[in-house]
Amino acid sequence: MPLSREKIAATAIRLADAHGLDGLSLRKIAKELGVGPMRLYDYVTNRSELLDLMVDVVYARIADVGQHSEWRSTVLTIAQATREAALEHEWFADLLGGRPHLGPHALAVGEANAAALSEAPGVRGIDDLQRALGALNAFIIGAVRREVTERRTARSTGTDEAAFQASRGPYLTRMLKTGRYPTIARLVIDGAHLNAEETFNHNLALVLDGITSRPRA
Amino acid sequence: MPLSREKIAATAIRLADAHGLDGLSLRKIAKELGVGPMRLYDYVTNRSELLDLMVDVVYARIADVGQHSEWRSTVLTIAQATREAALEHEWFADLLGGRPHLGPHALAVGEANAAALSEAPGVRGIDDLQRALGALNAFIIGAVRREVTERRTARSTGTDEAAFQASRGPYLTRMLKTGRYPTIARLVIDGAHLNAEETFNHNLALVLDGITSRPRA
DNA sequence: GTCTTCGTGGATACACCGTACGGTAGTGAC
DNA sequence: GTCACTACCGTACGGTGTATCCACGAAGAC
Repeated sequence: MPLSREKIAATAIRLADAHGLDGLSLRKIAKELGVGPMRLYDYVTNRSELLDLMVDVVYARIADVGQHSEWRSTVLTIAQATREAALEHEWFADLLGGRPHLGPHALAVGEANAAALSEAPGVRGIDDLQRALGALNAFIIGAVRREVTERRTARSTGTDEAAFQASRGPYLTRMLKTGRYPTIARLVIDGAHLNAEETFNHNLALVLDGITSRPRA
Repeated sequence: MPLSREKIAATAIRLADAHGLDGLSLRKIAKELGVGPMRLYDYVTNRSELLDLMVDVVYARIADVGQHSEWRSTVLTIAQATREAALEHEWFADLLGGRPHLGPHALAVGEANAAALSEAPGVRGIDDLQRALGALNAFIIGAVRREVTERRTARSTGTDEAAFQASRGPYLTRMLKTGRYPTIARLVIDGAHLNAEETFNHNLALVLDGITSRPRA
């Protein structure tokens, strides 16, 4: 079976899922495919172009959720699909917002979002649309990024509370004991572990409500 | 003059400002300081610990803006200072949200934000606070990241419109000509170049209004 | 059949990276 | 003087992305 961009992207995604973005190298991909490293350069000019390729494959799955008749449910569905994609492919969160996403499927997602938002009440002109899209994307990027790194540190320290206190604890508890960070201490100690998905949806609704209800600046 | 963590962090920041995070290496820092590469490991255990160090130096400058009597102006000032810091040190945006920021100054900024938000109307319990802080940080991270990568691509293609059309244009205009992305095309072609700072402040206010006005979930 | 051409696949090489390791020189204790 | 110990640093290893060069095999000309 001959090599192809699709096949390269697929195994790159598999490797990145397993070992993270740092553990991904052209040589390992080539070895996995049973070819020499330079063989990949016939299909991809750069490492970063390969990353763009991987990103767009993920966007393809996000775009699959399609658009609904209601603008709000379209936006919600796309945002949730983006979050789920990032949880499935954590390296995607590392790349999110880091370079312009101009692949065809990324553009399709952007188009669906933009078209939906343009029908939202309160979005009157093209300037409103640009701002609203910016707010939405900023929130999605930041929220997904935060959640993924939170999950990573939780996993690396161990899920249970005791292990966390033992690993990151020494430094952090010492810091909190100084009394200089009372509110943070309260959050760390008393804060319940909120459901991440619920929090995401709650704050996403907050942003959407702000977009629709905000008077023109 | 003896070596120190501060001195190492300072030259690392200088180099990162000049050549980006990818252009930053322990060897170059060491060479700049006139020492062997291994010398740095007496002060820093890791490359990533060095990055944490750099990040916290930037947070120190953000924390300097201090807290105001009004919770809202505190949050606004910190957010704007974060944005400005990221525009001055673009690598900071690359690291934002990518790892937990636990340095003393980062904690101070988090504390100031959390304390301010806890006084906001609509933030009733610790759960509300956690969510509100999450929404605020998510927006800041995403917005800053977006703006920095936008600025980077604008700079790499050349500031003026013509150069952009010439470099990224061939692919992008071809894509837009397909008619599959009408809303995006409208944004690219008709969209005015909104003032970035104004947009940031506008959307930040949107998020803060949402935090204060949203009924409990 | 023989020779030439050509394009594709792969090996090798280079510059650079983070970091482990081993030695060495200098200082203080007895 | 001798020894122990510490602070420092040069060298080396395994890895990375990528440029260059080469070998080989298939296709066509005569």
